[in-house]
Amino acid sequence: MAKNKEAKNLDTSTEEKIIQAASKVFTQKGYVATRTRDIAEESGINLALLNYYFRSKEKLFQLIMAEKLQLLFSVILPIVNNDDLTLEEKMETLVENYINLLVDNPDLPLFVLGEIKANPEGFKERLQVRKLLQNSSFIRQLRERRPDVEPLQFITSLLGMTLFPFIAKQILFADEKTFKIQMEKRKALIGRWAKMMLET
Amino acid sequence: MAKNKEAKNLDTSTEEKIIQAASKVFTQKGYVATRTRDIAEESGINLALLNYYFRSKEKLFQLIMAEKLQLLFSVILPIVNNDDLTLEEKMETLVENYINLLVDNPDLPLFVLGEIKANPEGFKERLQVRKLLQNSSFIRQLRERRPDVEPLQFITSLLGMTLFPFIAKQILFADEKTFKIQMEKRKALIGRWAKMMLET
DNA sequence: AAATATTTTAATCAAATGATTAAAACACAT
DNA sequence: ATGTGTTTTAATCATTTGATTAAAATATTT
Repeated sequence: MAKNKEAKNLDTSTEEKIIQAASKVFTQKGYVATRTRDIAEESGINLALLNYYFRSKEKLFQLIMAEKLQLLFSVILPIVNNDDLTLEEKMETLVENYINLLVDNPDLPLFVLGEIKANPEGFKERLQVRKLLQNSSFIRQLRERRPDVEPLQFITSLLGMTLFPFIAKQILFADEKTFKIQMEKRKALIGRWAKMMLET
Repeated sequence: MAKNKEAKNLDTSTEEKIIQAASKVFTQKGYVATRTRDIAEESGINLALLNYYFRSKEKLFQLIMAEKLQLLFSVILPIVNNDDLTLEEKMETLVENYINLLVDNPDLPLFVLGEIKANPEGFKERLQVRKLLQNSSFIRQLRERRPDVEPLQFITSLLGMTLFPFIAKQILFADEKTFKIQMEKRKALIGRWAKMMLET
């Protein structure tokens, strides 16, 4: 058996190459628009290998999607319940981490939101962002600071300001380079704006 | 010829039924995920009629997309260059009109943005939102008020706060009813927040 | 009512696409 | 080197899907 020898070239193993290609093509084009042949070509391997390794397009997609959801959650989770951070620090860290993530993965928001809309049932279980936020210290802090403002409304704005430019990039920004520059500046901008929005 | 008699039942004419169905299915599922058979079924007509009336799926799609773009533009255009409106009035009207439009057409943003990303070339010509805003009185007023803030950054935030909830609805809000209630409240909220963001 | 034009349908085609299969190429232990 | 198990490929299948066609049904004109 060559089970243990897989590790030697894990980075360039066929399996890994397919995953990398699938990640790229799926996030760029979405599930339905992606043909298994696209992924095979991008991987530099034959079409049959996809089904040999991952059984089906659907299975491969589930793998990639789980990866991407994990990526998005891993930004929120460590922050919203960290009792060592003030409200301001939470907002700043959240925005900065998200923009850092999205500059490297600009297709992520439209991809994930699009797939959720295309198949809401498939995500009902996995996505309890609402429940997750519900009892967070982030929400508690928001309630204390501004008891008159619905926390979810504020969070929606914070996320909207942060994610929306990556969703509407094609429309709003001229080219990739100026976009990245603006996104760097944007970290501080959103931080300031969010604080202003909380003033009485 | 029966050319002039078409008017008698324009609302329920086959052509109109197909357009209505196409509008619904396309905006819900996007171009690639939509099958011409879906539209035919939704119209209550036979598949062959689609190609008889509209020649191809692509042509029908172009028609619907032009309609939707028009819808989105028609909110912005009359406002951003209206010299009778103050900066605050512009922002308030923009937000209110957009939320009104989106409550009735919640699929619009994700649909349009998704299709633009799927085929950027096809929109390069038609979408000069940037140029359109560039010389608007809206931008001029923003520059006067806050010369230190890039206007596009502010507009991105305004649009993000307004559009994002409709894009992330599935994730952030529990059910359709509470969502609509929150969106009504949101008009005033964004208005207030936008003004706060402009304070020095 | 007959003739003509328009609308609608059932049946079918061709291309695209996800998946399978059987055989070839390769790696590695003995 | 040989044999054994693993990896990779070319060829092929079955289904889906956009589109077409020829004929039937319906409406309109004369």
